[in-house]
Amino acid sequence: MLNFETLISIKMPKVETFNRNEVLQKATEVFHKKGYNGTSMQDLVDATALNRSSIYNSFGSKLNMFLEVLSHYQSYHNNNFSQGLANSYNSKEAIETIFDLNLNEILHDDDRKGCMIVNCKSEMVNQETSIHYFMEKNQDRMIAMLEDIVSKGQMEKIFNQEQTASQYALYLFSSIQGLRMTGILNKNKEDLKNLINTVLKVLY
Amino acid sequence: MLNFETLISIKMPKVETFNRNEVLQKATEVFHKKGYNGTSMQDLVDATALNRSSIYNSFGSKLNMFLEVLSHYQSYHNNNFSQGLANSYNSKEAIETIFDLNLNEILHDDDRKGCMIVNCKSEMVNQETSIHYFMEKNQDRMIAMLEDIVSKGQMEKIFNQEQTASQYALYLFSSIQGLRMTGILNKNKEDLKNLINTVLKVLY
DNA sequence: TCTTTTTTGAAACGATTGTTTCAAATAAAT
DNA sequence: ATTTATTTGAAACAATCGTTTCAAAAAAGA
Repeated sequence: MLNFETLISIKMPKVETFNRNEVLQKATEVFHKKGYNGTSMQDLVDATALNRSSIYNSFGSKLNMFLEVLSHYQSYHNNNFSQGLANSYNSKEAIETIFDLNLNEILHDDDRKGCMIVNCKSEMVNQETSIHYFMEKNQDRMIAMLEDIVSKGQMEKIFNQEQTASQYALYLFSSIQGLRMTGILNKNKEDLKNLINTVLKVLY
Repeated sequence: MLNFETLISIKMPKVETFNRNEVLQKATEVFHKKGYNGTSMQDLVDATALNRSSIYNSFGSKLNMFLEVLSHYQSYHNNNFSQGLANSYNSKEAIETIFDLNLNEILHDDDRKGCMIVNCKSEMVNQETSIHYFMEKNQDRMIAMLEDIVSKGQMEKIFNQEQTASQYALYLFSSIQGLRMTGILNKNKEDLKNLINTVLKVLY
């Protein structure tokens, strides 16, 4: 069988010995805890148990590694959302699931790190165009997802039509960010559940 | 006339030659733009035109200067709020004024720095106990102010009583933080005005 | 086994980090 | 004018920053 390697006869090299996902997970924990500017290369070397040269060889730079970490973190949350949404019977449950997942993260965030994406947005959007771009995509994707759910709920007459689905989506997106910021200091479950109920009341 | 100096005969020293408020203002701009960890002592020397030794002599440390900057920024906003609230006829207008002031800041925040207090909360609450303490005080004060307004509005029958004033206060506090986070990337005035209207609708 | 290509380890890079030092300059009271 | 307490300027501090270098180790095809 003909392939690229037999054609030009390339010898295959040594391959990465570490598990890339495990390394990304360790790096995520550090960046999440300390933020981008608060994290040093030494922190990453210590956390991943990788040599500096291996990190640079495999990730290019601190910023590049951070961008991969962001995507890693984001896709982890997307999977959580997708799984939660798949188990929802209707649009109302879908929205409530999204807020409940965020509430759950807040209640388990013992060291008050907050949401890494929210943190990064506030730290870096005005400093790194690559982060600016990432956050705009993130916002668009989140709002599109929310708009989709609201739209279905409005067709099912579960949600009212006093505002467009697009307007409600921005409102929900904003409310989630507010919830995450509030949840950094306030971990009272009853308070937060009530806050979520108040947020969602306008939809019904 | 007897005073402390004539009693023990102390010679008065050279006094600070710079205007402390002006220096704090310059430092605030840097910290706001770059965040705490993103700001270096050299940045502060450049921005304030003060010598390093003068900064350390007058502010003690980078963290100490930042804490003063935070208070400076906070009191500036409090004055804005107080002025806005003083011009409000009733509780409904008072709440709307608070959101309008935030909207205005967002629309004038051309370089997407966001709110410095929100930024600092997400960057440092889990790293510096002094910041943690500051933010808890800030939250308590904000929520107390909001609760006060809501409470009055409920007595005047302008706001409903489906939730307690305390619960609505937390909801409004959370919504403001969400608005500030959303406003980093979304500067569309109509979108944000509509978002605010949706937030406030639940009160009426 | 030999060759080739890449990863890895260890050391070092210049630049910058927050902070300190100390003599010189300075302002107010004597 | 002298004394005294403090600020200021310039230089330097050790430590750490993100990144680079390069020889040695290693993996896979020939």
